[in-house]
Amino acid sequence: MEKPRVAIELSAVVMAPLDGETAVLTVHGPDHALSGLPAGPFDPASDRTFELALRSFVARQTGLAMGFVEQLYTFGDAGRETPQARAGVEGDDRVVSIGYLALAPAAKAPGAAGAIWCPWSDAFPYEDWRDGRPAVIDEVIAPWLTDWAGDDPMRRARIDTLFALNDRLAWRDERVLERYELLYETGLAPEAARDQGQPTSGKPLSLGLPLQSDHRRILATGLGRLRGKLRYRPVIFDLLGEEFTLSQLQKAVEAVIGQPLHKQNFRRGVERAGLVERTGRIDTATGGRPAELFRRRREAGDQAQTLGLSLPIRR
Amino acid sequence: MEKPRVAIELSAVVMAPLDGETAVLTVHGPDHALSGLPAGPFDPASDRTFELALRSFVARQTGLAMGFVEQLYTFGDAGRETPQARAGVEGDDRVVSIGYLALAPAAKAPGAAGAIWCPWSDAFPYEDWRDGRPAVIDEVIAPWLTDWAGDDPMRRARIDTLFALNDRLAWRDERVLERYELLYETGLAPEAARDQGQPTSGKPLSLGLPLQSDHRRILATGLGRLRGKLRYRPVIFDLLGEEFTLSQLQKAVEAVIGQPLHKQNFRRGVERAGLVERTGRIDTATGGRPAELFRRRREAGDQAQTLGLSLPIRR
DNA sequence: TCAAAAGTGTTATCCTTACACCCATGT
DNA sequence: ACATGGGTGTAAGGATAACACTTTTGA
Repeated sequence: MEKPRVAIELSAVVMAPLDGETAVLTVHGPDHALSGLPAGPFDPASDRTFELALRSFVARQTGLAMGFVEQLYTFGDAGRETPQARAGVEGDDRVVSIGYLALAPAAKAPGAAGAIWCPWSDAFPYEDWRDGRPAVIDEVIAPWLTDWAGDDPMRRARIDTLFALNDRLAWRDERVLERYELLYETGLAPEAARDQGQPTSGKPLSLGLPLQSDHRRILATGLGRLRGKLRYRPVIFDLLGEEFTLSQLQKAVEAVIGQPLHKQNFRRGVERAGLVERTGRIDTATGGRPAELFRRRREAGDQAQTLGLSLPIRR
Repeated sequence: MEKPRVAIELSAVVMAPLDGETAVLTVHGPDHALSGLPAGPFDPASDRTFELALRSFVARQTGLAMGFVEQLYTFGDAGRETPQARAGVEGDDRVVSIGYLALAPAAKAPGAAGAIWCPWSDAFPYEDWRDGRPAVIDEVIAPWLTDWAGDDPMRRARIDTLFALNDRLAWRDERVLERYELLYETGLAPEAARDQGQPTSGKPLSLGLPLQSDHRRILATGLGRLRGKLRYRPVIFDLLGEEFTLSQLQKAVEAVIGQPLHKQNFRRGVERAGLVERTGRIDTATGGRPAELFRRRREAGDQAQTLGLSLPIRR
């Protein structure tokens, strides 16, 4: 037998706005297999950089070109790949996944079969607080986790802070990964049983749809990173077209962080930060009073943009 | 010839306090070669996870155990390894580096030959603003970059914001990597010429000592990450012993962010955040009035600690 | 007694939050 | 006219920044 070596796989969390939601690009195999993220091998012989390789295979796999791209994390623990993810890998090579986050200003219909945009809330329903605290937290998650925590004060504190179970604790939207890992660890995520080779029956799917391999973990990493990044870099503009109304901007942010924002204060924050400028043009298709169109104001320095958005969460 | 494949190298930015500075662990080869970060191969056959492999080889290479460990970034661009870094790699395998950040509460004398603690300011002198704006910025960096920028407004804005050349622009300490990359790109970092196979003569070393391969880039990534992280997670305690005075805490933070802090407001911030508690004990070796000793206050939830520090920078 | 470092108190300012209200359009 | 969403003003509270000052030790 050959000495085991390493194969590198690139996977992408591609996000784009899709009618009021922020959607993620997923692909599923021919035989109705579980969906996964777009992923492809990295070929050390021909690929000069990870990012170029990523862009080209996402284009091939989905027919879409991406704007913003950023590396997320490299996943390499033994046992993270499910058997089906190992199909096609030679011998017993170890597969290491480098996850990337990519943003596109519109969810264009994918040019390839099997690629589908779906909102992140399909994978993480409990992360969407736009219409208030999701019922599934109090009805399913809290009882299960409370049971798991038992009398252990460490566990209790952990579940309390992550899921805001105590009402003086705020929901921290960016901690997506920690929450997912808690659900995985306690067996609430069906992947946990699956990865052990056990049957996944019985567990409710109201906690979100699992993906192939560890792709839901990668997705959680991406969503968390994006939510966090929004606070200090104006990445939201990579999820919008050239011109937009302030409401559209606000809706776009809400569709990422999963929380409702306070209209007036959000606008004030955007203006004070000097992130946008008026175009003078007007959008009449609002349903009410027509709205003024804005565009991103580039600071000449462009990349150098320092400020993010203030996020006045409405309670 | 065999098909080229991938070899994974793990490299670590290990930081610890050392008499008033935050020092980085470096190792140099036998033949007085350039220093580099501790680095070692990842063996897919025997290493279950990256983190375990990292901990074990740093222990072997330096005789030290690490506390806090976090993955930084995976570097894989073609051409990033210098010829000397490729010694020992089979064939023309592509070497991919996974960089890690590790923190230790004390810079214990390394147990292995060739390992040396040195302050990050050796590599990035212009990042140390504790005694005011470093002269090298205005004397060396600014003229060179201004020349490079010429009339291009994009370039001008970029250098202005990154190096705070305009006095209404603040120095953003966490943008270490962007600054390093700018110096590299413009040829101010000797590595740039070296990596092209050109002689590195002539360039002043007042801009910091280069390291092997792309290790200075990895170090910049680590320092930047640590500085940023300090704002929202109390990682500073991983660089301190069990008990400390508030001055020591402040000095430790200053030695990371490279900026002087305002004493009273820093203390108020620490207290309001509830990060520390009094021990009742007293440190008399202060040189002036004895200081009360504090310890970290763990919120029962521990990991769950939400708040970072407020950093009232003194100007 | 003086230098050095610890520790306390007070005020002005800005940002955030919250609340209340007016405006312009389509039906 | 009224529902719908766009847009404005203002006041309260809290965090930050900046100021000056007292206390306790060692040399």
